[in-house]
Amino acid sequence: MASATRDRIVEASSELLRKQGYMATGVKQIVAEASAPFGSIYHFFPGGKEQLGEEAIRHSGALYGQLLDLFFVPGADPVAATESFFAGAAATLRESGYADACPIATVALEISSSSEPMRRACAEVFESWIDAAAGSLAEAGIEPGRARTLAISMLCSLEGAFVLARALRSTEPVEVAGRTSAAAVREALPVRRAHHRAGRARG
Amino acid sequence: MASATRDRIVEASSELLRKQGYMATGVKQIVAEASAPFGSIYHFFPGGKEQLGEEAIRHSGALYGQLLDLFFVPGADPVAATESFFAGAAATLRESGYADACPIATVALEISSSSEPMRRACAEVFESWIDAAAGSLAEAGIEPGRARTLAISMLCSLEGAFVLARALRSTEPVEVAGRTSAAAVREALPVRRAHHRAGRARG
DNA sequence: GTCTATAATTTGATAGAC
DNA sequence: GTCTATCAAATTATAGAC
Repeated sequence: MASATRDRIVEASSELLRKQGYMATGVKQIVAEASAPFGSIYHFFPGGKEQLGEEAIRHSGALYGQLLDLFFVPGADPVAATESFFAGAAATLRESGYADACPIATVALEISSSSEPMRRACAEVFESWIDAAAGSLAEAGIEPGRARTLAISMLCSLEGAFVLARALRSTEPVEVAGRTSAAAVREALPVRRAHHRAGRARG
Repeated sequence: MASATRDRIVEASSELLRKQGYMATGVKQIVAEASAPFGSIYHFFPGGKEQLGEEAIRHSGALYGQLLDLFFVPGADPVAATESFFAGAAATLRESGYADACPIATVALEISSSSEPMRRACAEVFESWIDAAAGSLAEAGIEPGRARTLAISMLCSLEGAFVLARALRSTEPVEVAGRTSAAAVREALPVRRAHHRAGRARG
């Protein structure tokens, strides 16, 4: 049963958790932002703040996964997709005053050693992103094992760039990480056309 | 004036902030861990929790910077140094039950949009690490501008790998990031001896 | 400088009227 | 299901005895 109030609460939680993290976000702030009555929190989420946090993580994870799919469309150039994705992340960062980076990273670090349900949710979201990216890279002709390693490497670059960018108040790390990641994809891609420097023979 | 109590408080704060983050760490827990009287917090740190947090960040930053220097010693092979550093990070992660990763990343994300003094402290620590790594890479013969970009890229990989590793409860991201970073250093290094694949001519 | 008691506020969570 | 009043506990911070 879909409830509009319930949805608003999850969405408001997702946004607040992205900007502030889990510990800094109070349930009162959530209901205020969601224009929901206070009691609704415990009506819809009997597990309290922790259950709400878990659902918000999964919600954010699915949304960001859809954003990923928007760039890595089947058949498109994965190098260009990588460049565009990082450029978009940098723009979002700048436009939000360096508040909107990864929707779950802050929470992931905060609760990693204190909430097993939330930690598990974060892990599943990260895995889903890795699977999606690896799938796209494999579709572009990269051997599956290498595609997975490359996807992990790209996600590491992105997440780390977010940490540095928010602290430094600069998009430079995201731009550097984007160039590095795009180059890595280019290197891993099987050679299709001419004038390609390395020219490593490939089955 | 150096005070043993004051030092213990800063050290205890650094450890707790690394494992739990800023918001989850209470001043009572800090004094308990430091075996210090409660009043000492506000005697030594009139600025309260925020000032203490700032000092803890700078303390952790200096310590971790020394660790970096331990690997990237002048004259040594930066590729081996990179491999060793990431391997060490993975070991620390595993041995601590995935609690000890970057000493300031969690706090950096948490307070990025809420505490300017602490955000600035995190930024200065990150800059110092980048400068140190870039200096070592430049000493190894990499052109300064490229050395700086490479250092940023490596730090992004490391920080992102920490985020993933803690959530996934796996050192795989750190190992992947380590291999990627070591390879990037190898590529950027001027060719010295024979049997090197690429062989890009260099001044 | 050390240490305790306590203030002032905020937190997550619950009870119960409607 | 909605909404309000309120609880018990925990938080940072302060006052003041020693």
